[in-house]
Amino acid sequence: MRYYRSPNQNSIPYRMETKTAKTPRAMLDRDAWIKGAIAILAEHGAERLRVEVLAKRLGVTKGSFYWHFKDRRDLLDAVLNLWKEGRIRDIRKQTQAQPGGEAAALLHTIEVYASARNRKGIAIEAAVRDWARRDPQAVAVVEEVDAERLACACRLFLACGIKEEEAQARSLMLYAYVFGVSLMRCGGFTSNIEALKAWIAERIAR
Amino acid sequence: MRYYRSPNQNSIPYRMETKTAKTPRAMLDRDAWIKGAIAILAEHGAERLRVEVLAKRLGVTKGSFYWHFKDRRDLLDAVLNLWKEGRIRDIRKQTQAQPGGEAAALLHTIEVYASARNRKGIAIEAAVRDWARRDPQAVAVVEEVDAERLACACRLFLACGIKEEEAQARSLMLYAYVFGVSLMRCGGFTSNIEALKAWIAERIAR
DNA sequence: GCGTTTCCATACGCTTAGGTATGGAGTATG
DNA sequence: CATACTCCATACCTAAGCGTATGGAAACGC
Repeated sequence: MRYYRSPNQNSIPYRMETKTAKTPRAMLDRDAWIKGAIAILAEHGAERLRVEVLAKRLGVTKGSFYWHFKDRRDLLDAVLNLWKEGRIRDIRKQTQAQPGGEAAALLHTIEVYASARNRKGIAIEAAVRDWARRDPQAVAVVEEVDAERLACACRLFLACGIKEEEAQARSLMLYAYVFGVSLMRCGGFTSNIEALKAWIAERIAR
Repeated sequence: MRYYRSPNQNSIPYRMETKTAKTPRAMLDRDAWIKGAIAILAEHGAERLRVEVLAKRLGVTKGSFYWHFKDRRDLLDAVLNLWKEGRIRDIRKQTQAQPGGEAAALLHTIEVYASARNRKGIAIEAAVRDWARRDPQAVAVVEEVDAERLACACRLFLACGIKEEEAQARSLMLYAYVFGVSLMRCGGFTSNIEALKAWIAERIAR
């Protein structure tokens, strides 16, 4: 009989409190495993997120893994939940706008999600969406995140004085565009790709 | 020393010409393997496209596979090439427009690519794009296909009297939207999703 | 007819990976 | 100091999957 942390009780470091950080042992907690898993998810996708590979990356063996997690599925669910909560928290922060600044907030949202800067975030996003094509749990999480994002964008459009149905349509167009552009390989299409994206952002937001 | 068909010499059925089709043997050629591979690609993605699974699906063993293909990579490249040629042929056909019918052709293109009808095509598209996140060969193929599609759409916009830069921007917006919407899970967002998509298509095309 | 070619089956070795069992070193607690 | 608990290593089993070697049956060429 083995033990593993339930998803509820989160990591409570109980050691290394009175002593100096000699760290003779790895002292990995659940969150460390999940963060490492998300890194692999971004680089190689959910399909190649393997516990032995992850363990090697963290400098331990899978004997440790199965102390913290019931099985691989337990890790995957934890990854999905952490991602979901992070994305919902993020979109709510991004779409907080002063009265009158809603249009600017919309442009900023497009900028953040479509920018080439946010490479890792986009990679995770793409990996999760691909994951959702086969995994019901991932589908549920993506649906929740999409619903929240659409609602947030819709609120901004409504605050701009756009009426309900057009606000919904524009919100859908916004996210579809943003996710789509992150998948496209338009290198060589034109030299001033950034100017094109700015034009598109204007057309979507206003 | 074994032999396998080079990618150049394509399947030339040399048997079953004078006799009736008793087909005591499977008689698989390269194309049959590739088509089966694309079916698996659509269902499970490139990562889970395995030769033994494919062989079982085709009712043979992998002994057959390694007669037709050098290795798994040989199959993957063949899949990419077949997909590329099909997509380029398709987009050229879709964007052939009578003079004056260019706007209609654009709407039709959006309809075809964003419609929920074309489920398998969209699944393959998504799988290849996800594949391209890790495989250089897939990147090259996706870039070629995207370039051709962008060029085709751009031609239509130019024929509508839109000037160069805006035509490029609209083409990019068109495909980014179309691919993005296929990834989104907007069930439950609104009841009249089709009306929203029609509104968006209008705003992109005109 | 008979050897050759074509296409596939079978068997094998190798590697990766999930999951379990068990032990063991380090730490807290009485 | 003795015990229990925490965290991880090691060893093991099983299955999937790639690639190879080899044989065998059917069709072809002559």
